[in-house]
Amino acid sequence: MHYEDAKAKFIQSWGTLGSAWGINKAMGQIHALLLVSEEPLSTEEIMEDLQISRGNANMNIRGLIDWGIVEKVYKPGERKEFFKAGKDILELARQVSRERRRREIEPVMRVLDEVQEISDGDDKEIAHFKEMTGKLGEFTKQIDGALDKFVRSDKNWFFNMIMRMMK
Amino acid sequence: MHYEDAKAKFIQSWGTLGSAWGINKAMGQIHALLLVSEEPLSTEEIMEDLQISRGNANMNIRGLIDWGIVEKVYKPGERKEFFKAGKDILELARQVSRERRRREIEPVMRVLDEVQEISDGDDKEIAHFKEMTGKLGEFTKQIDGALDKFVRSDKNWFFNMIMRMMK
DNA sequence: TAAAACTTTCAATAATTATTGAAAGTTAAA
DNA sequence: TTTAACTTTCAATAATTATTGAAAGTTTTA
Repeated sequence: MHYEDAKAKFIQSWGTLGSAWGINKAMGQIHALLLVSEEPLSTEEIMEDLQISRGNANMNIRGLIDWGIVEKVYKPGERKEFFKAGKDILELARQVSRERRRREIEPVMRVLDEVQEISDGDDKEIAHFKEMTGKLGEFTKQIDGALDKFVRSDKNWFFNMIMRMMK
Repeated sequence: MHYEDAKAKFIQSWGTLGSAWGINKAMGQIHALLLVSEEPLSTEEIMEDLQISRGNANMNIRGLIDWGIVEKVYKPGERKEFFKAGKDILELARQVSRERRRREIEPVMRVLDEVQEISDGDDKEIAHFKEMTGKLGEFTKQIDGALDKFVRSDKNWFFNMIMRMMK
C-alpha cells in the first residue's frame, strides 16, 4: 500500500469512529491528520489536505483544543499558528476520559440524584423508579470513580491494571 | 418533585446521553421509558408517552432489540407485542460493551492493522506513520482485551475489579 | 376465506447539524 | 499610523439524520 492511501484510510476511519462517539467527522479527521503528521500543521495545510473550508478547519481545530488533545505551536519566524496533536496515546485516552466525565457523566449523575427526590405519585411506581435510577446512579458512580482514578493515575498504574484484568 | 416530572427528566437526560454516544435521542428515550416501567409496554403506549409516531417507535424499538438491550414480551391473551428493558444494569453495561466492541472497535482495529502494510512512500513519513498507528493499535488491543474480559465475566469479577481499581 | 388486529416499510418532509465563504476582527510589521 | 497577514465569526446553504404517516405486509381470529 502507498503511504498516501494508508494515511487517507486512517483519517477516514478515525473520522468515522469520531462520529460514533458524538464527535464530528471533520474533527476526528483533523485529529487523525495531526496524529500522523510529524510536523505541526497550519490551518492552510489542514484545509488543503482534507479539502475543507477555512471556517470549518478553524472551528474544529478550536474544538480539538477545547478537548485538550491538540495544541497551538508557534514556529519561530512564522506568523501563523501551527497545530499538533499529542503523540502519547495513553495521555490522549486520559484526556478524553477527563472530558467525557465532565461533559457527560457529571450531568447524568446530577439528574439521577435530583430525581431521587420524588415525593408525590403512585407508591409502587415511585418505588420502582427510585430503585432503577438508584441502581443506575450507583453504577455510574463506580464507573466515574474508576475513570477518575485512571485520569489521575501514572503510566504504570494503567498497565498494571490491564495486566491484572487480563490474567 | 412529582413522579411525572422526575420521569420526564430522566427520560430527557437519558436521551441526551444517548445522543452524545451516537445513539439517537428517541432510542435513548424509549430505553429510559422501558427502564422505569415496571410492566412491559406496547408500541401504542410508547408512542403515547413520548409523543412520537408509529414508524419512529417501531424503528427505534427494533434498534434497541438489535443492541440486545430490549426484548419482546408476549402477554397471554394479548395479540400485540410488548417490550421491556432488562433491569440488570451490569448486564446492560456488558451488552453495550459487547456491541460497541463489535461495531466500533473491531473495524478500527482492522484498519490499524491493514495500514501497517505500507511499502511505498517517504521513509521518514512511513516510519512515523507506522509508529503512531502501531501504538494506537496496541492500545486499542489492550482496551479491547479488557472489555472482552468484562463482557465474559461474572458479576463478582466486575465488583472485585472496581474495588481493586479504587483502593 | 374474509376481516380485523397488528407490524413493517418507505417516500416525503422536517429537524438538526455541518460546512462554506466572505466580511469583520485582530495582531504584527513596515 | 497604515497595510498586510492572519484568525474568527456568522448568516446562508448544504448535507445528513430523524420523523412522520399512510400504504403494504403479516398473522390471527371468526
